[in-house]
Amino acid sequence: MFNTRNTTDVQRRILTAATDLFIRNGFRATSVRDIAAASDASVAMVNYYFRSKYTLFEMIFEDALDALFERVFKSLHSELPFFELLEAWINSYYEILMEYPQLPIFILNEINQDPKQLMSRMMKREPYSVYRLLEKRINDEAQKQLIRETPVHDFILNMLSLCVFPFMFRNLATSLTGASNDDYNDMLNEHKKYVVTFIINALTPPPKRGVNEAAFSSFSCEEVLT
Amino acid sequence: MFNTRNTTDVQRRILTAATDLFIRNGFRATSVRDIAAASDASVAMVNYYFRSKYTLFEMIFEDALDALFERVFKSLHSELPFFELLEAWINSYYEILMEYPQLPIFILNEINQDPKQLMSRMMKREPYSVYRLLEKRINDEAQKQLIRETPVHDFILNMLSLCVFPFMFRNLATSLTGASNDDYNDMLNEHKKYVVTFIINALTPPPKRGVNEAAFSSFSCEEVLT
DNA sequence: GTCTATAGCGGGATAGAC
DNA sequence: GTCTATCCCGCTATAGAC
Repeated sequence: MFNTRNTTDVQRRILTAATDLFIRNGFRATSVRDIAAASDASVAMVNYYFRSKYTLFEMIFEDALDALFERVFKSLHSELPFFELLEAWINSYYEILMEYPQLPIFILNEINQDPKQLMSRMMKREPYSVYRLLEKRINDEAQKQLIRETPVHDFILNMLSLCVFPFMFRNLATSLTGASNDDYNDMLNEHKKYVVTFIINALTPPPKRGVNEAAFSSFSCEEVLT
Repeated sequence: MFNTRNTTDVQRRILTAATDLFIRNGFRATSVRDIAAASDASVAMVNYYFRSKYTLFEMIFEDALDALFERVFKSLHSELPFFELLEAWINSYYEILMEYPQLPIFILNEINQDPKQLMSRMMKREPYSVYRLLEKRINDEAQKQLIRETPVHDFILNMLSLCVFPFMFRNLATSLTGASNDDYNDMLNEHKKYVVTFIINALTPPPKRGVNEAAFSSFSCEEVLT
């Protein structure tokens, strides 16, 4: 996650400890004293290497956004068939969020508390370019009647909801059911499969007379029109 | 939201100001000084009427949970046909969350920071009774082949995701697009309709030879089998 | 009831010795 | 580079005057 050349051991320890604490507990709930204790350094050392608590936070937030955007964008730029693209997209969310489970709630929180400061960091990643890419794919598929007519931003919001929310829900669910984190991970891996079929079922158009059978071949309606 | 008999005017002002601040900014990010300033009272007054910051918070958190659970549970106990029940369920989320948009992120945050303390407050509402109710409805519908085979808790998690996440996403979306809160509310009201059809499309089974046509009458596949 | 004043703590940051 | 000591601030809570 970080460039580790030319950094002392202490600096690296502070960075990894701070990453863990900031992402788990957020900016306000993490103290420099916590970071110092967790990295086996002193408060003075944290400020020596990273001018202030906030500049340290900025580096970490930036890298967290990088990790998230890079992986998701890569999956969206593939040339796969549409339903496989969707599956790759979902997989990329699940992969990155399995690695940093607190990332969504962390990002939403920090944006709630400091919208202007952090928004420019989002925009640098040019989210609109990937939006237009998706828009084109979706409209093409709909025009070929391979999927239903689909409002693009509503659909994207649904994808985000279905992929991201289960990770935000983790602490509530494990507390309610008494499940362990590993239990919840197992559950999530099963849930992912249902999310994929759920989305494909929602998009797949109802079969009509005279339409090309191939459009409905793999996911539903196999016995219709035969 | 609150019982206002036998409370002085100051007490009421403190309570409403604190509700607003706690739900918008969370427990830690809200200071007693903020509450005093916003309610035109003094710090000492806040502690005079509500023994401590935390007991004040507890009252407010409790009432927020009440507002959320009561309305959602009521919609789930209706005898409506299944797809209409789903729509009523979705509507109840949107109604309560239009009223308290920050509630989800507030609840998830506080549970992240103090799981044990606050979990008993969730359990008092007996979420399992409503889970079993839904389980029965879903399995009945599936057995009558009115919907696909549906894993209950995966489906409930999808419902939660699709209803709750858009509200958590508000600040990020409005900051990114420059939209106002009213714009976003308009968008949400449109989005709600798509969520309803999305879910119904995902559940509706593919038509099969020899099956009762009525099952597929209203939402898709109208021209099939005719 | 309501206020002012303050106790007491934990936070971020830094000075200065080594 | 690293540490200890300390400054100064904002916080919660309460004491005590009115």
